Amino acid sequence: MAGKAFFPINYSPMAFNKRVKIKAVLDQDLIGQEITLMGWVRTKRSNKNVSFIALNDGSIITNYQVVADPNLISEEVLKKCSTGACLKVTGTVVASQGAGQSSELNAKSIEILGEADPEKYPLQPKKHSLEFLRDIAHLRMRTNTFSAVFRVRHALAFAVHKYFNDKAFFYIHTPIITGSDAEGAGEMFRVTTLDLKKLPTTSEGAIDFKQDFFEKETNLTVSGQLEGELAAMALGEIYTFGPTFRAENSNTTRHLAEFWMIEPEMAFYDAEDNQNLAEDFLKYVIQYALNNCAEDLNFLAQRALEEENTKPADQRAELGLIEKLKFVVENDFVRLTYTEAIDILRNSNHNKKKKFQYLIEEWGADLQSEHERYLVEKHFKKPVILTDYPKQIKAFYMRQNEDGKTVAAMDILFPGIGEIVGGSQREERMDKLTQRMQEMHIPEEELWWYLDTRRFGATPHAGFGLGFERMVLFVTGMGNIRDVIAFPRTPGNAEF
RNA sequence: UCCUCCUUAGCUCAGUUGGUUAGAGCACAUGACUGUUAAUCAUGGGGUCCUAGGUUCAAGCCCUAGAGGGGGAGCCA
Repeated sequence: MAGKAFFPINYSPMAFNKRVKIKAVLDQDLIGQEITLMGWVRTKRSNKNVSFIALNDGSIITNYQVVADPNLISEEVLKKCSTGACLKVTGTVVASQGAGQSSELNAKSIEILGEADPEKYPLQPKKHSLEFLRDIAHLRMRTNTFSAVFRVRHALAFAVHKYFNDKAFFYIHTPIITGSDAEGAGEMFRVTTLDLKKLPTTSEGAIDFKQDFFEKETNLTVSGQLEGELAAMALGEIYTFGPTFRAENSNTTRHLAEFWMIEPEMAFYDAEDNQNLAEDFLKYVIQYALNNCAEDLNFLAQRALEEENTKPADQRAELGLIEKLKFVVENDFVRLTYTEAIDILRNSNHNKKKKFQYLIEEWGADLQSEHERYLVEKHFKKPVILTDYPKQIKAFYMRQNEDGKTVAAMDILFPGIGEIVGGSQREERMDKLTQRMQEMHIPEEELWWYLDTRRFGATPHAGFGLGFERMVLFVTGMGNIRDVIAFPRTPGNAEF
């Protein structure tokens, strides 16, 4: 996993065009060679004799300095090399006379591919607030921060596939449009081609979905898990990685209405196997980013540090971004049961001094995020795998433990993020499963196909769901999930 | 959905006890400068003070309603 191998710019003996990526220029010694760069102007500094253009093409966070001599490049062209303009520059790579870079491009010719009127172009060579950039999400990837975030996001997505492929898991595409509304993971977005102004009705006055496209009610998926289990019952170890939709009215820094979720599902795994996989997987993906995104992570670490410094001293994080990522990779996650967690919380000084908004009194209550944060950020100061929750507060498909009170659930809690993984060993015993479905009013006839896996060749199995954007949030050190997905969908916002 | 804070130039913000012509930095334009690093220096243009209504001799500032945004909570990944 060497750093240089990850972005093999002009990797192929046959590049598809003549330009060289800036990443490739910086990775090689090209002094004396004539090359063509294409990219966008970040800043231009001029005097009577020379202009310096900082060019960025997105291949790497670093800008490359183009030196333009007004005797060679016309005043008209130089004037159009304003912030945001797109240029094709041909010239010779030379050792730089300036201090900020080892080489630079002496421009022989500059072609303006696309102008950017400096009076109207919203991005300026200065700091912008993340909130302002969110309003111009179509342009924000041209900034250092967002280009770094999206390069890291790519690396993490690639690492997910690499991890599972190397472990011989199969990538399954579960449906985006689902005909079952019994998955119970949240409010759903309806999919229909019916005319909303003239809804057909049945003789009883209900909407007649027989006339809809699929001849039944359909929604966007809230989870691929149930279908994933079907695949695991044939292929053994599988994973999904796809878009997921929740129509919850959630307005937080860690919820999206459209997000990407990774859901491995493994036949023959028990709860502990599941935990071992999840921990190893998280560490691998983070290590992959550390190995392959050093420049971007260093930039993001600096950005995060500056943001930390605006906070009061007692609220600042102890570790910088890189240190935090290394810490997670190098240390075992803490594993404890819900019951043990309740004991720790109940006996904590924090609880005794009534500093929790919701005081811990008895076994069975769901943990509030203040409790999860206390365990992860104050008590253990490392990622925590919480297991064996009361069955009342967990989903119907989780395997019932022998105590009759708990299920083989696991949540992985990360500092600053909260729940990043939710999973469980699944209930493979038909009688136990249908009993829970009845208790929780899940209609068995809707899930006949799911129950068939328990009728035919059932086996212990387990899996989990990982919110991809929460992972990106953690690795990039960004504070708001809307800033780690290109075009966030949240209540009241589906622009772009 | 609830709690809370915010909305003044392109951006980030200041604006005193309600008082005359609303300010700064950056950005932008023009000029200066023999190699700059978010260059520097000088000059200049730029305002629906979120919207609607109200109180007042007088509202950026006070009151009511609404819109948009931030943070926290719930739901969860």
